[in-house]
Amino acid sequence: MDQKITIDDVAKRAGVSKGLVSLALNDRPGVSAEAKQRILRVADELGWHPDPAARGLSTRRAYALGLIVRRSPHVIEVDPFFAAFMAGAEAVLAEHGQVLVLSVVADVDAELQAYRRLSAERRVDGFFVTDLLENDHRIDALGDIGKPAVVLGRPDNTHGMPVISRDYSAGISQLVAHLVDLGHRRIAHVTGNVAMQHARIRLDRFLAECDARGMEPIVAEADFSPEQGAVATQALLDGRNPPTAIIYGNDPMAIAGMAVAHERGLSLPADLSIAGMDGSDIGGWVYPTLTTLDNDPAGWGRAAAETLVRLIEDGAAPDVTLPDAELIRRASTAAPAQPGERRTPRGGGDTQQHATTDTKET
Amino acid sequence: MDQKITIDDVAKRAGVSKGLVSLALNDRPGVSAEAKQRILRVADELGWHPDPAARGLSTRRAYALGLIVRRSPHVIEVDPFFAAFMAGAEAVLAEHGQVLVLSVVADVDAELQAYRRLSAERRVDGFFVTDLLENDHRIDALGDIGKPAVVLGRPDNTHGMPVISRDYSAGISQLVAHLVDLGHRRIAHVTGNVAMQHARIRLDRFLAECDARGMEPIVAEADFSPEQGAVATQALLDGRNPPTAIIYGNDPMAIAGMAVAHERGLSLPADLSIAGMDGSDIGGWVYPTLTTLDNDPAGWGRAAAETLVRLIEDGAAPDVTLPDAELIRRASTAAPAQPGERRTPRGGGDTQQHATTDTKET
DNA sequence: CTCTCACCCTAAACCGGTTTAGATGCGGCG
DNA sequence: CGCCGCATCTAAACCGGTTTAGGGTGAGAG
Repeated sequence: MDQKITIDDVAKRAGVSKGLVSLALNDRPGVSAEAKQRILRVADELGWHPDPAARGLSTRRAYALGLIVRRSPHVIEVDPFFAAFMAGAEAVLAEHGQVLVLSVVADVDAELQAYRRLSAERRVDGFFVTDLLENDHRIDALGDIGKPAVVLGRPDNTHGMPVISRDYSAGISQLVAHLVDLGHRRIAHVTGNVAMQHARIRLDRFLAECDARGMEPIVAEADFSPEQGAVATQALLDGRNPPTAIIYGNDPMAIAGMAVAHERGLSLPADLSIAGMDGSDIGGWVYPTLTTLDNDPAGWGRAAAETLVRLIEDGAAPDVTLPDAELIRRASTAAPAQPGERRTPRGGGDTQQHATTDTKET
Repeated sequence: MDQKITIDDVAKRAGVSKGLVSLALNDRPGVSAEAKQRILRVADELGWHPDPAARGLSTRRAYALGLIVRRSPHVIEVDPFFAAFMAGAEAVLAEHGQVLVLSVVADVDAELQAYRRLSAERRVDGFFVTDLLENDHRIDALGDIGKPAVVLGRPDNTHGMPVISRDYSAGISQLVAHLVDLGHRRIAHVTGNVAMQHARIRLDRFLAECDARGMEPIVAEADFSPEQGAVATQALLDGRNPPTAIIYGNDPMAIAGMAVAHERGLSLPADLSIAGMDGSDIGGWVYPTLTTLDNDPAGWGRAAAETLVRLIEDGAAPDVTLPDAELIRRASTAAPAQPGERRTPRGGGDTQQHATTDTKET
């Protein structure tokens, strides 16, 4: 019941000093093979795990890593990224005897405060930095704080922090090409919060793709929330000469956009093609199933955790580039209806078109 | 940069012994008002926070609380509960100088292992126990482990643990009544994973409501994932004499169910009424907007955290009952089409029907 | 004028590990 | 045979707090 075995118990039982137990446990030199084996066996028999707090007192480590999630209450419920990211990261940390400390805050000020608190109290040995902003001063602040950190995104200024990144350009390029191939010329983009770097990068890439094809880009600014996605969609469809296809900065906005279109009596995808990004599972289970760019939040988590652990243990770790984003073609994109032509609604009980049979561009 | 102020620095600067600083900080008796004030002022000037690891070594506390989330990779991305729950809990913990340690596991065995690890390593002072199962042996295991814990749900066997619960009966009753008032007599329920207690409770209540009205209940078993929600919907609609309304155990399944119905060319809600549960934000932004039962994951988090903190500090804490679940009427439920009558699809660009104007039953 | 007692404070032990200085034993070399 | 060096191990200091035994001091009681 009460966990009271300490290093002294192990030392006594193995007939050695506690110092030697410590050396054996951390396989340091100066321990005979025989003694080491005996010590480890006894430790195992007693089910002894060193207390990280006591350990940390000497080593000045917390054996914990911090993730601070900054989300407004409105967006967090709907965000498909974090739960899976944490699952991926935590699995790696557990292998290394580390633990994940989580904080959820509403804005950047609270976030910086949380970094400082966790750091000043020596609660964590390092941080995951997510949701990179344009000119993100969190990076500098973390540089001052002096804790190891890995950054998700492509910061301008890394203070030597390892960077985990993923190229969305190819995916966006594929997506625009896909729509153009279908015959679309008036393609709109509903952005995420453009203060956030990945929203900005996606927008820039969209503009470049349009430019390369001589198309006039149509842009509506939103913030990744379904609500703003719906508002932006209304605005686009109310404009004179509305787009025939809309690309959204994430899937929840795209789903909200589809609802707006449906509500206006539009038939999807005949009257309007819709695509998302950061493909979440749910996109495969809406009607019509959502064309999107894939994402692998658990993969981000694993890569980030492995990098951070290595950074802390070895003092350095290389950057990681995740596999490029890829287009997932589903049913929400199709050739635009020609004036006068009226597509019939899709029917039939065929689940084959669902997520199980997504087609990825290769 | 390097955080090196310790209790000794404070003691020296305040001209007292470090023992006295400790007493002052934890307002224990035996410190003169004058000394106490001086010590606290100096501590503040120096920006000193006691190191929780050093503290915990004496007090045998971790100043951290554990949340272990058990979700299959398929469900986790889509789960609207946890992110908001954690946000609510963590906000409370921060006020109390505690921290949230998170673990994500795939099954019950891994979950028990995680409890044991976090407990044996003295990483946390207590646990949040969520996703209660029928005859949940985690409760007994936690009783053996002997750490404080709060339970979300209504366990049979609490080992004296405080319980946070919420009554869904009233909400389900309202929901069934709502559908019956609209004229439905063939109402189906797509369950969540019935090994989980809340799925079972909802099912039981649904059956009771049908029974009370002399209606033959229709039930399809699923597991809270959109995929299973879609499969169950197919099965129901393929049955002879299909239901005119379907109530799903959560919103993601309901959304998947709507997609299946749309794909079959049904017009919603005229040809089929659909309702969810555990209302998430996204339900207000699909087409048609989803009638559901409300939920307040952040409220669960706050209540659970306050209770757990109190349990640890005072040795006991009362159970908490959250406000009853309430029906959120939106556009996905309506009177069933009479044979021969054909509803026209809804049209027009009226966003007024969106989440901003949900009507709650009072 | 002592004795007692409350009050305020200090010194030191303690929590459970890590780390280092130094003790011990042993074989090899001069 | 004496000395050295290496491998192995022990003892003790240390990390940064908490807790407790006990030392001074001043006021009130006898």
